[in-house]
Amino acid sequence: MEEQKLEVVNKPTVNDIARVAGVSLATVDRVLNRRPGVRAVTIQKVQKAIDELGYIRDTAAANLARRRVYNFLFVLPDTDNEFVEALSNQIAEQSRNQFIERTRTSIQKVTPFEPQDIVEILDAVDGREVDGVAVFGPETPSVRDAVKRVRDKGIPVVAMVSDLPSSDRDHFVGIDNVSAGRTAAHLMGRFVHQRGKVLVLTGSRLARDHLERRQGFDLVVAEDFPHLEVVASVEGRDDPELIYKMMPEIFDSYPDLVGIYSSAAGNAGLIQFLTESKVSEELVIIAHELTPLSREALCMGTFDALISQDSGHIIRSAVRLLRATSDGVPFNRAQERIRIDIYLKENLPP
Amino acid sequence: MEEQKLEVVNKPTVNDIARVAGVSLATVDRVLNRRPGVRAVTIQKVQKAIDELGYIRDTAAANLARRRVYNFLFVLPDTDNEFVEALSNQIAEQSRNQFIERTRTSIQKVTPFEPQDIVEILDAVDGREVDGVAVFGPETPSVRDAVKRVRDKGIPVVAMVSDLPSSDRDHFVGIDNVSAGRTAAHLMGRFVHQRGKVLVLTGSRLARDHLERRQGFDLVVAEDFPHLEVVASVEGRDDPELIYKMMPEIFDSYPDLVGIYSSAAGNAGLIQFLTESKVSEELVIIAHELTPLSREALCMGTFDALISQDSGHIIRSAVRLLRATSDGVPFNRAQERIRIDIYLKENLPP
DNA sequence: ATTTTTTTGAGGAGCGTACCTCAAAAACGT
DNA sequence: ACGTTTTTGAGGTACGCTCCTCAAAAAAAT
Repeated sequence: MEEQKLEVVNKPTVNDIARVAGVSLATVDRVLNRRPGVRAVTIQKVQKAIDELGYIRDTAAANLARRRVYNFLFVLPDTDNEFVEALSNQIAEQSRNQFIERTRTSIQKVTPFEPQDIVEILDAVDGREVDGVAVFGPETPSVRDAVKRVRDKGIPVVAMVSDLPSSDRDHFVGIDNVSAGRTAAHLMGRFVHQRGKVLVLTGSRLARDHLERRQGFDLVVAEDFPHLEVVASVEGRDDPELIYKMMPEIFDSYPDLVGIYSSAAGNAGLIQFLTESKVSEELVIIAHELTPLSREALCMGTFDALISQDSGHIIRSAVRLLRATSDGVPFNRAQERIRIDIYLKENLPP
Repeated sequence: MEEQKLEVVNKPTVNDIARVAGVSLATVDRVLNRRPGVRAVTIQKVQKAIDELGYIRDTAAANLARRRVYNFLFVLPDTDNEFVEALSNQIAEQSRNQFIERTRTSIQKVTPFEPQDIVEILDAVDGREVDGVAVFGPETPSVRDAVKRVRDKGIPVVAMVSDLPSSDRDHFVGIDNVSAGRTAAHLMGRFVHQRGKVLVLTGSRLARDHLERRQGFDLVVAEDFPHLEVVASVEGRDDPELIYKMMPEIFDSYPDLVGIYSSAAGNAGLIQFLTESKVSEELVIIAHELTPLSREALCMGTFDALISQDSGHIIRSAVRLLRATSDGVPFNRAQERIRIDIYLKENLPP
């Protein structure tokens, strides 16, 4: 038995800073809140005291005094896609805790794959009403510039699910999609025993996340699994009906199809086709996102594995990052890292 | 584009309760903090007002006024096991944020598989100094009773990693280990192509988590993978050296070994043996917990998959649950669910 | 050296809650 | 109806911080 105790140090307060810096509380306050009318030398004195004491502002007390409420805007594609629905629900869930978290969220839904909509909404964002924006959208030049304009107004922006690296969004909340594609490929390669062709069902060429998944998938199949051949990918536009209609032709073209990687949304169409047409049980299907539908397909054995990202985690993380950015305080990188979840029928959450 | 805005409602405060209930602030305070000297009828009046208003106590303000600091005690086995080390580091990390989170943590390390040590420590817990206890230990009758005694003192207890369901611990923070074993079996069954024997390397018969994993593993192999046969499991006592010494004999006994499920700790010994002895590349190895060592083994191809649980998530969750229990406030079940993480070399975190 | 401008200090009110004291009111026992 | 006990109310102080005002001091400009 070995004990490890912490020495109890009193938390330094604004009054301590004032005392140590030899200035008044008012001056400390001016410095802390970047109010004007303080000489550079004085600012330095205060800063020195802050550093010496290791002062950390009590955000809870500050927010109480300020009666601060964070208003965050979420921009999501307006589809009946289960994953987007899950995100919406999680955002609503956040709002339910608005009193506890001092955070109010609102959602703006935009026509999918329609950058102009996003641009309009971003340009309409008012810094007096909105303290942060989270965007799930395609990485186009116009979106990129609109994000820049929002940030120029001093409003933090995070990209969700699909990154916007060329804009200078403050953070990206989501998985590494190249890695997700690689993971899918690895599972595919190890689940499929015989040689044959593999199809990648993608969503849109505009969606960065879809492109990245495809890219990762191809790389790993090429590197590690010579028994597989990835055929030209098919764009399903996240549309179940379209996907359903396309499937027969695909199976006709590739009689030696051994696997499908459904890297985007619209799983309903795929599932419908698979259950109706009684394809080989050997066919390995790997899809994305754990939703009621994909979960059932996994349980029934229609799907073999799911690559997923936790919608609750994504939304909570987006909120925490927007709050931290808005307050200019650090955050825990590890906590905000969204994991690439792999679901088999054996490790489904209850 | 479709907008969804929230009506802005003012957060009800204690003063609102007093007004609505037609009593004084002092009385509301007495009721809220369960202070004596209030008639049952008055308590009901206040409670009614609370319900009507949907009042939620502002914990931040309350903790400020109380100058509350949460003191949590973590009881961990004293091993040089990487996973336990990761937990310790995460606990220390929590303490680093003690000013922000108003949470102070301390760690007590106990001799592994030695219930008496845990009992002593639990019995020494003082309610004036400790606001909650998190225990990672074996489920023995004496531990169970000691946990009960701690709870009888009004101190919340959570079990970490390995559950103590027979004690009435407030919560369990960790994965479903039966499910983890099932997951390992599923991967094993699908990764191994030819028929052969599979070995389960376990830790201790006392550890509930190890037992559960074994159980889940056996079930799924029996159900779904007739080409595999699970042989009698070997107890490694989480000891790398012991495991290293045992391996040659095992390989001699089972020339047709196709897979190893290392369900406990002590991976270092296994890795050392595998790299030295150049066993077949076909041999599938699935181990537990992502650590520097197991990570490297996965990258090198020595391990084929890892079943893991996020140590950061576990500690943060334990702290949040202890805090919530101690305050008597609800918590977000989904957020506190620890996932069974599957790592392949393609989805390792950066 | 005087005026003007800038910088600083002192102090107070308030955020939502806790906790304390003292007196007044209500309920109770006889 | 009396005293006694219990219950309630009024008010204050505090937590750590924000934000405001007004006056005093210091620095800069003339």
